[in-house]
Amino acid sequence: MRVTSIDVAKRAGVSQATVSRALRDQPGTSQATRRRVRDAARELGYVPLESGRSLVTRRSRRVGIVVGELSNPFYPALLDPIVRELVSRGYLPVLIPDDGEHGPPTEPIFDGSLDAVVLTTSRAGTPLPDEIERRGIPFVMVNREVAPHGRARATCVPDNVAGAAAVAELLVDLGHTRVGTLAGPADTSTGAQRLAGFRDALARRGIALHPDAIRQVPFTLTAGTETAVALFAEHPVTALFCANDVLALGALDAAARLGLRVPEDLTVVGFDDIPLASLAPVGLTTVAVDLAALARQAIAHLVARIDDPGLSVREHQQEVTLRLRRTHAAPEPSTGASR
Amino acid sequence: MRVTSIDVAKRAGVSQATVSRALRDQPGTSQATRRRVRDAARELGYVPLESGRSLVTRRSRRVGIVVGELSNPFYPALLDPIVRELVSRGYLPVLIPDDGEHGPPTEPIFDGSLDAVVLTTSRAGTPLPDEIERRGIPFVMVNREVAPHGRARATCVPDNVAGAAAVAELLVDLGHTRVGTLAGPADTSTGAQRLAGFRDALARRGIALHPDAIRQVPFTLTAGTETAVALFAEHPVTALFCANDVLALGALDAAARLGLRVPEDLTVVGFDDIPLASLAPVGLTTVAVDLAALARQAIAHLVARIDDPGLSVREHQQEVTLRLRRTHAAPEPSTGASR
DNA sequence: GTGAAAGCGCTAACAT
DNA sequence: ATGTTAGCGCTTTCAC
Repeated sequence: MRVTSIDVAKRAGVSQATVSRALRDQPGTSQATRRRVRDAARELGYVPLESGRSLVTRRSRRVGIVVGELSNPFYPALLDPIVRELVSRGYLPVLIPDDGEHGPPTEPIFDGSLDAVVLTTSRAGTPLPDEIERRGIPFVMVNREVAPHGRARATCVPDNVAGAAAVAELLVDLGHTRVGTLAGPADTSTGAQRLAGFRDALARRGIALHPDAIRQVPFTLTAGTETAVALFAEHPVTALFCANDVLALGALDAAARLGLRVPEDLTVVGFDDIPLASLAPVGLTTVAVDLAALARQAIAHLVARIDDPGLSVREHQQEVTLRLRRTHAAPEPSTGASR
Repeated sequence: MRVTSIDVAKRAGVSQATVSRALRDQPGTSQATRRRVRDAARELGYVPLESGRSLVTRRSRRVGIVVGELSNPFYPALLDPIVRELVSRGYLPVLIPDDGEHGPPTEPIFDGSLDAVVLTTSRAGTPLPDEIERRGIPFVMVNREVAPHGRARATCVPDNVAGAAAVAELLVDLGHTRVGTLAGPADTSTGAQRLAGFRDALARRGIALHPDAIRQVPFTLTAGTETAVALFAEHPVTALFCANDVLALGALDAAARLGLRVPEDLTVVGFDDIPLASLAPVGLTTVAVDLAALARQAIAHLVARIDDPGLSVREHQQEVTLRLRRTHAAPEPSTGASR
């Protein structure tokens, strides 16, 4: 059977309450008792039962992370720094997978087993943040945000508009005029903002983004591949801005299949700079988002709000930088039709 | 304040115990009451407190997964199917990160908050499996095992020896004689078995693996790159067997830096077939391990043992298959020195 | 500085 | 079919 604090109390010759106090180094326990209790606990291999403790303290030192499918390489890239930050602060990460269809299960979020929640998969119109807030559970949205119609929300997101605009500048500077984009879903802030930032910056430089060259698709590898294949067939371009690296990887895959050379025949630019993007055989030109910094900001704020629920929420926007690698070039004279 | 079953009871006009029974569809509750209770619970947004339930049932429907750093692409590849299997069976995955230095924290494993544990980072000599077993917590080792000196252990591992032998056969058949290996750490079953299987199979074909051509290093990208660079400088080979895909990716990176063409100048073969290996620009020849099947076997067995602790443990060995892609070739006459 | 007792919210055993 | 009661293991008053 399980070792309880009563067992430890018997062995140390003290009361059960003293065991509880001594093991938590509460003031009001003598050095001597503390040692006797510690020894007894160690000898018995005592570990306090989490449910017992949590029932009375209303704390679990566990934080839920709502994430998309881990087979999508973006999520491990985002999850890794979040997990590091949580663990370094003494919190245990609980995965709440969101398959993207029905949204995440809500029971584990509301059953009191989590001190806070990190949301990374939010889509416009989701009722989840409101409900989490109503129940008084601290949360933060990382990478994706949902437009707060009214009050502010704790968010940590990259500067999507600036990043996309930088890509537009790059493409125009290189001389591309026939450009397209694999945009993300319209109901994600990353998808919407990166498309808007790209289109607006192009327009400022006098380049129009043809409707046929805009494909709003899920942030998946297969969507990237298939959509790129279709785009090349229906509306050829010399440069393709992909709203994230996963889509860009798919586009690279499509280009390879179709015998298009990158960057000679096609320029591909991504967004995020996940570790995969910098692999030698990939060398993707992309907008680098410091996901570690994003996670640090988010978790620091989240933990602060666990400790002080009255703390005002903060909206952090992370600077991004264009990372030039090997998938961009000027259009070839024969291919790049200009005016 | 939090909504409790007492609040629901008041609203439904029944006792608190009836609420508990009705919401769990226990036999011995009338249809009518069940509906009234459900309605009241829904109206109040009632979700049972996990710690209260867990304290009495001794079940949490949470399973811990001890994993290595998520920045190492092998772990997301393994974690993804494990998480899928757990979630589809109604369990929530709790991440217990093992940085590889001090081993994972043990308190969250022993504090009664997990119904079972999945171990993926085990090293020879670790006391963890013994201690988990002593405490009566169901567990299974996936991918890595530790030699059970005595009783059997629940394990799900690939056939490392057969896989490594298949690579040896391939290299010999291609005509390679100067071969090397980036082996994994000696205290991991994957590292030790893949090296042994490779060396023995080579020996059977009359090829000796030179001690200088064996490098036992951590399963990381940087170790792969750096060790490959060193190996090429000190003891050039025409074919390199890497004990996993991550090391192989590192080797590919090193080859690219040194201007070695793959596969013309160098054959590189990996192990695992993580998703990255099949990316178009990578095309790694490797030993495919069906990690989804591995996870399915492991979690099915684990869940069966949660439900029936008396169940005898099973040791599953997963068949592997050689996946030929584009990083292997016969040695070039000039380079491949034979007899 | 320490013990006794209450109580967190739930399930389960026992009545009826 | 439902109410009453006990109790899971812990933290936290409240005495002393």
